[in-house]
Amino acid sequence: MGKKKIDIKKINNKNYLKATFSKRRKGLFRKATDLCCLSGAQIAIITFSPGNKPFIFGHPSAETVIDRFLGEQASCTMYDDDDEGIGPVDGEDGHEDLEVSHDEEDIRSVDAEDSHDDSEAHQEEEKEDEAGGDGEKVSVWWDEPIDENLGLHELKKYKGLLECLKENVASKLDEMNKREFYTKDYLAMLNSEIGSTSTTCQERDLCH
Amino acid sequence: MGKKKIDIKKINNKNYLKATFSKRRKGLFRKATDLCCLSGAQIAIITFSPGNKPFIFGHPSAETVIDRFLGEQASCTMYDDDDEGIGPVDGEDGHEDLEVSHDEEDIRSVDAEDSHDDSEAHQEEEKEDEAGGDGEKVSVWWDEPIDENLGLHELKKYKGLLECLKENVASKLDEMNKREFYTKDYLAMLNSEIGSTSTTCQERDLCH
DNA sequence: ACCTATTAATAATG
DNA sequence: TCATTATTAATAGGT
Repeated sequence: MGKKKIDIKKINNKNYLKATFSKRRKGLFRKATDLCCLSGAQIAIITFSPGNKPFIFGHPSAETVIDRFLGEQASCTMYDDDDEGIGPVDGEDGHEDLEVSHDEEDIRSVDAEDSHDDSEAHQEEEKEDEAGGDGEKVSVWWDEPIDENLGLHELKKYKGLLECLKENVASKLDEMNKREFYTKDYLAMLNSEIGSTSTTCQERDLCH
Repeated sequence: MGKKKIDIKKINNKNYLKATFSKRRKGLFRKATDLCCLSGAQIAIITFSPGNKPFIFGHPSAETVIDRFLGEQASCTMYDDDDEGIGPVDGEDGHEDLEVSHDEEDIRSVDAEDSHDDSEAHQEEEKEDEAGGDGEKVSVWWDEPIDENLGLHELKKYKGLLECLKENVASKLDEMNKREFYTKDYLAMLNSEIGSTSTTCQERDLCH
């Protein structure tokens, strides 16, 4: 979007990194704001900058959303809904619905800073790579909300899906040379999780 | 950005609302992914759609970032300096500051993201930066047997990983959807930056 | 979902 | 950091 196209990979130049983070963080928050305003959705964004400073966005408040998220995870209620959006816009299922209320009072964002000395200088980076998009649209589960409340049953379903995915992803990545990050995270995830067995609802993590 | 400019106000038409939420949620996640990749920042986004469905985005994982945030809040040490990060640029309405623990060890893996047309499959290969070593070992998990045996701990990661996967895969294959819930607050920031006025979501229009 | 006409975000620069 | 401008990216409408 700029004068020149850049690849999405770790920026090493400190100054550039900082400037870019700053601009894009604002852009991210702006997008979140627009989304909240347009849809009435509740959103919380927690960001730790490269310098480890926290920047928070929240509507109605970050805490509210986080608590709701954690609460739902804890309760682990499962339900499946269809997809996104919608629904209860007016009605609500038990949660609050936000859409209607335009609470205006609370939209606040927080920017904090922190840092100790932090030498930020190092951080690990990553590698990058870009991938190509391929276009397929496999519309599917990965587009669905993660529902925190899913139970064992759902979890198992995911396991199966992941297994299938491995193949797909493998080929995709292979051909596109995906960036590592991604790869890494997946790895852990796939490796660990796929075989997993136990699943307690209490584990929030599992609940989704 | 579309054929016609729209105002940022609550959409009442359900279908349009749904479509818009879906498109913009994806866009938000994409932006978050880009930001993570470019800066190595840790970001978590929690979104509750108008239909109250949760969509979460997280790098390294939503839980990781949330826990860090909550932990810092608790300790609540404030100090400011700036390091690299960012500056809270504009927003200022001072709100709280949070401290930061620098524990980070990892900012290295991110989720990946998009790419557009692709056709360019070029990969840069390591770009590593200073920092050192993150070893990437991208050996191929997808080639490994799915074996399980992971403990609860691993299982926990499952959720985060799944989320990451969803994103990655989505990006790759589809586009990427992360999940986010939403919160509130950014408006205040914008308003302040902009000239602050009130901050109703509906009023965001003014903000532009 | 998929296409475009447009607008919005932002990489470079100053 | 803030502003300006050239480009690319995100999307509102419409199919």
